[in-house]
Amino acid sequence: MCSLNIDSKKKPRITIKDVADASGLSCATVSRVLSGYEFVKETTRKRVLEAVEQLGYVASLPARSLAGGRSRTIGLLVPNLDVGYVGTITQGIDKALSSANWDLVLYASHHQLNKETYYVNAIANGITEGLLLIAPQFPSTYLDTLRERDFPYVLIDQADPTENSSIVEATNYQGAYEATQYLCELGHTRIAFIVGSLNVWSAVDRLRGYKAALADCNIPLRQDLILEGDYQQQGGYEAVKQVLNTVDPPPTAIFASNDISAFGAMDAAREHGFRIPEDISIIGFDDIPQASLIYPKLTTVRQPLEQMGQVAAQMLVERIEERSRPPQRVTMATHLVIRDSCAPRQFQPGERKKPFRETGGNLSPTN
Amino acid sequence: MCSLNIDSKKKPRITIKDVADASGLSCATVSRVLSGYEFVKETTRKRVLEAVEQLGYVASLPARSLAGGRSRTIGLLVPNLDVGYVGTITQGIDKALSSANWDLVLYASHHQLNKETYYVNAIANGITEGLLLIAPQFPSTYLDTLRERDFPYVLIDQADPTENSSIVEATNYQGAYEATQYLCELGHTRIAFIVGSLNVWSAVDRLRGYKAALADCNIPLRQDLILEGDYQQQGGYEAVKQVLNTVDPPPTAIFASNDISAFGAMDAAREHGFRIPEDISIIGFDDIPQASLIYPKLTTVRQPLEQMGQVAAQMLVERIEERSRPPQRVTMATHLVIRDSCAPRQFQPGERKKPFRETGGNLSPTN
DNA sequence: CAGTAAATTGAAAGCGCTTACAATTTGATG
DNA sequence: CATCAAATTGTAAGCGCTTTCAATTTACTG
Repeated sequence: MCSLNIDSKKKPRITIKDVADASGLSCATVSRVLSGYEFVKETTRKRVLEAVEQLGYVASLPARSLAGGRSRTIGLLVPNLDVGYVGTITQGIDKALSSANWDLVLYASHHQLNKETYYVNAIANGITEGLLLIAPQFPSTYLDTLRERDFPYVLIDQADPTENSSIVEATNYQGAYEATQYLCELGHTRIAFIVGSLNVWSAVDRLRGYKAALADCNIPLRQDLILEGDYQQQGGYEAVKQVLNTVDPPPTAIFASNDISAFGAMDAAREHGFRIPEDISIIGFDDIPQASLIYPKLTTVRQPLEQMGQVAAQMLVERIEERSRPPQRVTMATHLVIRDSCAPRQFQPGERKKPFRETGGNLSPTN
Repeated sequence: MCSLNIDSKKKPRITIKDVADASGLSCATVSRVLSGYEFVKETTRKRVLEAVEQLGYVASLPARSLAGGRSRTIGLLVPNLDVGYVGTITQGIDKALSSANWDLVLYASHHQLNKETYYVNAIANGITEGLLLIAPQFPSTYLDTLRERDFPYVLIDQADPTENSSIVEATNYQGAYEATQYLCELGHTRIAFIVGSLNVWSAVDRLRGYKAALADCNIPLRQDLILEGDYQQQGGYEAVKQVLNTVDPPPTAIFASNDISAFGAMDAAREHGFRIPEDISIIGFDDIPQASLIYPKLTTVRQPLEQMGQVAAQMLVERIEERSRPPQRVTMATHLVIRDSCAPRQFQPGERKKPFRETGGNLSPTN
């Protein structure tokens, strides 16, 4: 408590009182200026803004939030940190919020239930005014509480059986149907499917689309070609590694529940000596930016991720501004994007599987 | 204001007063129980905890923060949402904070100066007690302010010329030196280097290490083999695409400033018809989890990302608990991890690409 | 000029919590 | 029992801001 802390000369906090003193007005008026209240004289407003700038005043968000003011901050709960799916949605969210002068703060659950539940509570009791949830895995544990609290939220890429939530989603079933149908049209009959995390509704819908397309193409459903996945690259890699090592003859095409799993599938196929797309065709889902960067460019079902983020953010902000808004459900169209990772099934008897140990795996004489 | 909002029956907030009433104690005592103050009777403590559980009380973080209490929340500013580098560091941070009962909240600057500066301010004026910054690009614009405010922070993978910051970093120079040296030992003399974002200190250090190793291996430095990059996959892809299209003979090895750029380099090389590692060797930096998933597995300089996150988080928490702590600098060792993406340089006359258009005059018979 | 309505601003309460200091209780000792 | 020290708890102020309601100012009309 003596003058031992010579270096920690903490600059006293500039408060709204300092601004009021410097501008010769009351705290109430300063507050009104800063919140954009309409009945303030222009000369008064200028005096306040000058004082704010001179003093470098920054409002205390906890104080403002506690006093009933606006933090203009939205919480976003994400399952992981992923520059493709989550990152693209987040950029859409960020864009919509920025243009409306809102801040975005992220919480990462790392796919853990206790984290997901805990953070939803922390968000609802912090300074944020609403919550966006990207593909939450355990929403039933807290959606009722959020509604009781009348805390605004929007689900992205997840369903709510109670029909009481605002949701932004894509046509997962239709997208998966079209992708599978495309592989059928290419002549593939052994089409493996990497499942996503089945507690996310999109994974369930995609599996159903896959099954429906097989049925409509008169291809029998094979349980050993439905590969357990978790939307992650390593999960996709291991699933495909296993099916290529155990199923004989192996699948000639793979439809993965998302692009990240498809990347893992590509790695496993290459490691197994398969060329893409000559020996095995691969389709992903999402069309994250990386899908068109890799070689060969991935055929995938485009989900308008950025727009989904934008729409969700707009829905949430509208919900915050107008609490009587009923829950909405917006379903955005997917679209099969055909690139380079698919080819017609090869019907030669020597199906080039083993003796072609091409470590790079990409050079064909036609290059 | 009438009873039009039949559906918005918002449940009144449970406050600390409700808990105090239910347990027959004062608010101060309830607060003391919840903050773990030692001089509380065990019977009193139990009464409070029972009331908390029965009522489902959750503290208001803004109120607690404003009153001088602990939010036990750390802000993390990240340049983007990246499951490899940022995600791995974040997992280390999360692990260290979780075990110490702290929360983590992320802000993504998306590499924009105004976002980075703005969010640092928002964090410092919100409910967080400290700030971690992963590879911030523009720290000079706000570090002085943070110090004036005595707001605790730690830099990860970035330098501060004033030497007044706590920093966690890796031996970037040494790591880059070793990677480049390894390529020299494999016989490569045309080694391209993809630069990182040069406003991040690690990028500068890695470039210096590359240059030093070339000099020590008596390989002349070539400006046209130093490729402009930005630590991003697309940047790496485009840089390599260009160098393969313009430099003749092309480089036989590429050292990228990070794994993500290396992935982009691999894609461009494949697109150009090159096999990895037969035609072109590639080294990354970071050893993010994906580096050992892809095919072929990437040789890379391991940066102990998770441990860096852990150490940074611990340093920050210690700094918050003990404000007199002087700034610390922790430098963690990198380590060259040799996997499958490198091979000795091929010396055959038909080097598999072109008809060997020797125009540049780099290959001397003494090579 | 007086009266009125609208515009503008200030005073004060309070948001939910923490903590300093005072008051009370408890336990030990002679 | 009285005294004392430590343990335990309560009271009240206050953190920084917002907002309601009252007070003041301004502008217009007859």
